[in-house]
Amino acid sequence: MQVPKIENWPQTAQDAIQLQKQLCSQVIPTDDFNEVRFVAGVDVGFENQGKTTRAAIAVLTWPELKLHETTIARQPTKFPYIPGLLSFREIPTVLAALAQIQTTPDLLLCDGQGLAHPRRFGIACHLGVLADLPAIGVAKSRLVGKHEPVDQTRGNWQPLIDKDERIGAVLRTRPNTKPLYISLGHRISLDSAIEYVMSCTTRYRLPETTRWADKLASSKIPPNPEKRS
DNA sequence: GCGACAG
DNA sequence: ATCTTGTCGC
Repeated sequence: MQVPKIENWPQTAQDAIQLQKQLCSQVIPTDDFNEVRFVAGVDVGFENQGKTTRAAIAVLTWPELKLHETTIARQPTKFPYIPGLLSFREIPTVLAALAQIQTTPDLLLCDGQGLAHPRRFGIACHLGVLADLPAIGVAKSRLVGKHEPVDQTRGNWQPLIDKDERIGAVLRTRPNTKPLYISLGHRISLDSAIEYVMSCTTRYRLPETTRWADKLASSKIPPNPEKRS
């Protein structure tokens, strides 16, 4: 698919923060998409002691959740991991992976926060805005915000609150496991985000999209080894 | 000043 | 995230 070039990428934390404060106004927090046929999981892993960044995309059919296409991209790591600035470390390689994908996804499920971020611009927002695609933040742990205990029943959730603001939801996708931190990234409402995360989740804690992307991002084997890619 | 802190 | 062995539970 068509993706914008990475140019003027910030080199310092100060510049990155300034860019977040500028771009966060471009986030569309309401449903803005048509029929969903393909959902994609996005995940990033590292090789060579962190010197190489590896981004994986897994495109699945919806609602069947059958694997449709995968891709992996590798690039030198150029930004350190700083809480709140994760997207600057991972997005360049993710965009390279998206550029290789044949099937443009109708919805992205990103590993990390969306609006549930100190400046309301987590990686799901950043990627959604740059790729101009609906995106959801699916994080395995909390970055900011407080919440009440979440009932152990699958599908139950509690609002995630920060500074009297509802920034996301803490969702129980599976009983007796840690809940997921869901927040809108771009062109989707929080309610729809929760709905889609549930519809992409079967018997495991993580959505199928994320599970496939995780598997690819962790493997040192190229995608589609038995086919061509 | 002292913790907390997505991946 | 990554490193890294065995171990608890369905």
